[in-house]
Amino acid sequence: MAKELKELTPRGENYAQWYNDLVLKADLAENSAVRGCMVIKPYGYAIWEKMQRELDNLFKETGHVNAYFPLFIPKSFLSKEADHVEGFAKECAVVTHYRLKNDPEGKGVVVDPEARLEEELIVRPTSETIIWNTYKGWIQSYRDLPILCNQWANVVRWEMRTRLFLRTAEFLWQEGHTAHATEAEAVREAETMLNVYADFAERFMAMPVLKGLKSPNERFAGALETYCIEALMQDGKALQAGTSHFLGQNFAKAFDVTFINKDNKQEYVWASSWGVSTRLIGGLIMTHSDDNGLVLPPKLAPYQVVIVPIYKNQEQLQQISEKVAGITAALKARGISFKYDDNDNKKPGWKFSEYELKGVPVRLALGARDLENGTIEVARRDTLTKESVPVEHIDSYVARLLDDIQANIYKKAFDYRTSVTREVNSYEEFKEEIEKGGFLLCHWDGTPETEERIKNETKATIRCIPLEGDKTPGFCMLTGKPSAQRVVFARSY
RNA sequence: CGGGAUGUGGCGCAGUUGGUAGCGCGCUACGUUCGGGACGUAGAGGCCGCUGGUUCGAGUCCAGUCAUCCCGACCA
Repeated sequence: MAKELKELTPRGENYAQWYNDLVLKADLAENSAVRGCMVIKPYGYAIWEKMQRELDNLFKETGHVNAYFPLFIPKSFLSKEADHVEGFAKECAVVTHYRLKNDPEGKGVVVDPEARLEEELIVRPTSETIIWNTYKGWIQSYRDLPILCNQWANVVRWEMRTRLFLRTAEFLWQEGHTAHATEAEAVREAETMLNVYADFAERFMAMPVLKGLKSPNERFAGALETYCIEALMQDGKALQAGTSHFLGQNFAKAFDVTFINKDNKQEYVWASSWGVSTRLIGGLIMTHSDDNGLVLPPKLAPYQVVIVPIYKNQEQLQQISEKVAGITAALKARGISFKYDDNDNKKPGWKFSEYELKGVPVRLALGARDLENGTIEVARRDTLTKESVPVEHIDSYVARLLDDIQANIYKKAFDYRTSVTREVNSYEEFKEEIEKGGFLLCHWDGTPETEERIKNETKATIRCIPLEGDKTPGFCMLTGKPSAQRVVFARSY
């Protein structure tokens, strides 16, 4: 049998290998000829498009508009905000020339040394600087505020080690950049977007997340406060799934962006920024998928239903296709996306395995036997169960089933997270428990030094200071100093 | 940038003490199949990463070089 071919490394054997196998074999993405950069294949990109559509709706509903800013940023811009440049300088791609010429020595082309740029350009690792340089021209008065822009773009961060979707040198994301008249409004914006991200993660990705604040060590370069959503992967490691930042007046000051307030006084503008990236696809994979392949939430699956005809000859296929036409019309009327795979080159068994690997939530199989009995076989990906049901009203049956799958995989992920989230009170215990993975709720004295020491000794970091839940004060598990509340420790991606 | 490994048909690999390259999958054609990755028959496809050396002869030995992957330090 050819079965071994697309077999995945089991999760229990090697989680990282399983993940890699899955991305490749489910046809989501592959490594490209460019080191650290991936090719997102059509099936993977379809998931991204679904994410984009839903997120974009949520952004629009909260009053944002889309715009586009340049890929290139003058090098001098980056250095205007001290923390920002320090955070990003080490991983910037730099454009130094604008022309090639034929190699005078013979083969190929070489950079034309005559064509050196007067000011070098960096490829954006994020766009705060170019955007605040631009906003300067847009803002004079409080009447010009707020500005609530988002852009869908690619960015480049020259990473040493990359992993498909989770960390690549170039990645796709959205970055919102807002400008406000007051501090409170900018903070509120950062919080609003955090809630949008959490809502998206839970409702669409079926991925439970913790909402929290980053510790100073983990804060975005240039931010006064970074909010985040943290998810927990099946191997017990945390994944930062989205961040929003309260930037204070740092960028306004760096780019001299001021406005006249209602009292006719000159004031610096308050800012926020927020983003999620194609990394979410990595999170999606590692939250739900199993040893048989991808498990996709119905709300983000490129197609929610696949229909496989089972036939012995063309007449049978003809009959089945006619029946399927009725089914697909009904599905379409309900807004359910589907694929009817009547490809004659592959056998049903092959298709079953293939769509399982690709995580299609619901599979319908229809054969001659079903035509006789008025039935259809329904298989659900999340539980790997199948049953034969009456073919009439299959559309409403499927609609319910999709909701059920969406809820079920969320619950499964939520229960898993609950089962590996626990309170730890001593550092001794912590060092033991961290090896098992999961979220550890611990008291911390609030100092970067303590966090740093824990990180060096255990590789665990503070994933977030939760906004919700238990706020009881206590004493730091390491130093015994007072702690305002428990924070979340984990090893992370 | 340190530590480890690997480069051989599209993919995954084998290749003995050096003797002129093989297997599985995939691909093409035809036939039989078709309710969980079908089978048969016949085909196509390879400067063995690159450069130099040793040798009558190198996928194999030596040197260099390039690339990729894994493990660490940095990060969404």
